[in-house]
Amino acid sequence: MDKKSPIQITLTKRDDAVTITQWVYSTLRNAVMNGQILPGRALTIRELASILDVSPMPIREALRQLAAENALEIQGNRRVIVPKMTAMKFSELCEARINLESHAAGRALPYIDNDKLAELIALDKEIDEAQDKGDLEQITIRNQRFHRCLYTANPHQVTLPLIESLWLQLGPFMKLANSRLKEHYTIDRHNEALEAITKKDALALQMAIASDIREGFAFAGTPELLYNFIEQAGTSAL
Amino acid sequence: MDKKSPIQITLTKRDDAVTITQWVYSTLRNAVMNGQILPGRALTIRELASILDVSPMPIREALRQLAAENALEIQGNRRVIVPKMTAMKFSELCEARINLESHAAGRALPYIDNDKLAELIALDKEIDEAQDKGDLEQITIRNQRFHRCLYTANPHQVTLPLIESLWLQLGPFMKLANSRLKEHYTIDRHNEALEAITKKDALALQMAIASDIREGFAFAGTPELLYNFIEQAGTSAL
DNA sequence: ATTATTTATTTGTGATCACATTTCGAGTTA
DNA sequence: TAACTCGAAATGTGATCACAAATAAATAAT
Repeated sequence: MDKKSPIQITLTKRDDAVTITQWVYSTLRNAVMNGQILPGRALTIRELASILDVSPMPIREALRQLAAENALEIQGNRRVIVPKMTAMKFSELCEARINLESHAAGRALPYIDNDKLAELIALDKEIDEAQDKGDLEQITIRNQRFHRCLYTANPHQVTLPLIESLWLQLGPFMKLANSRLKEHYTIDRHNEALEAITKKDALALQMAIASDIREGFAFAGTPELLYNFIEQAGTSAL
Repeated sequence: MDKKSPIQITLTKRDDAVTITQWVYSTLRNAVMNGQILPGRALTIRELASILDVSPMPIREALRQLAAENALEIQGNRRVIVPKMTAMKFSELCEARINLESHAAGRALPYIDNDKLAELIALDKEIDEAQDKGDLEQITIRNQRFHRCLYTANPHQVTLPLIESLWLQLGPFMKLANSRLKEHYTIDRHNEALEAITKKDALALQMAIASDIREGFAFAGTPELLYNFIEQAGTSAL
């Protein structure tokens, strides 16, 4: 009755104010970002329905949405899997992130007022606190929160959904990047970004964001290192 | 029994090799890109099911996928609508296109071999033919085909889905851009791009693509013009 | 006439079922 | 031992139904 490999998905309490489909969606989304599902492992609707203890219906909808966001891949066989990562794809994802997020930051800058700046500073402080505690989970969450907060200063938002799609595809590597951050980071790029914002210096802000992203993945600088990390993310749940 | 405004969706023969959901998806997708559905008009599952003469199930799945691609918007009320366009959002979408597609072009360049180049030249020729005939439908389709062909030279594709999402959100404006193209275009940016490719000049290629996109929307250069076009796209089906 | 309140209708969500296609495994053959 | 065949189990797709929430319509109240 068992499948190839058991799937261990972190379950959270289901808020009644939220539809089952939405709950399933965020549950599966988290599972993907935490690397809890092996790339290539076939995901069947009924199995997931059993694991999450819901009917197949919400699973179907959530899977289709995640596939549309490129977090999952629907194969010709109609099988759904977590896409396999390759060194080249990883590289493309990083470069796309740098390009898109720099752009989004530049476009957000004119809309950042004092309140927004204060919010960003507060979030950065929270990151540092998580950094000190070594709480990898929180570092990752708050880091994304910082970036999201920056980009959403622009009220005419079109890039954030695209950026989130890239984050999803990077999946467990987003976490890995932060786990190695302490060892490598010498310059606090977030501080650089905040300074650029106060100076209303778009170019400096974009450079800071670009460096922030690039240095996050610096551990994967060499193909050998990257290969190891892809293996690591593929076999264990970090 | 009638709703506020009748929805006129172009129906195509359904290929049996394709699932109903896929057929519904592309049908609705085309309807959105052709501006056949008024922004703000509530789309109900049962109504669409009746129009397309299928059961509600494939509609549900297609709507969710289109929403995930930002072609449709799910409101808090659980109502699905075509998002309304604003001048600022339009501007953001254009800038995002320029940024992302320039990036994609640059990333594709190293992978373009002679065969690919020949393919691009052939596609460009087809565009010119459609241009001569004044076939707006084909101009738009072939234009997108040209861009898609260019970007997909890169086998490690991550940007194309994001770009297609932007195209979808631009919707009828993609067509409008081409309808005005003949009047304005003095320089053939596609030729510039092809030359840059032969010279393996990444920067020149990116500039050509950026100009191609920017000049396509040049008609919307002034806020007044843009406002007119937003109105036009919102009320009539071009 | 206009707002509030109740009633009726419509709609999305989720469950369950049927069916064609695919996948998997046992058994067979070379 | 390896490749193939064929039947059994599992799977995705799509249809139908029930129900609660939301919308629209109708009635009452100011």
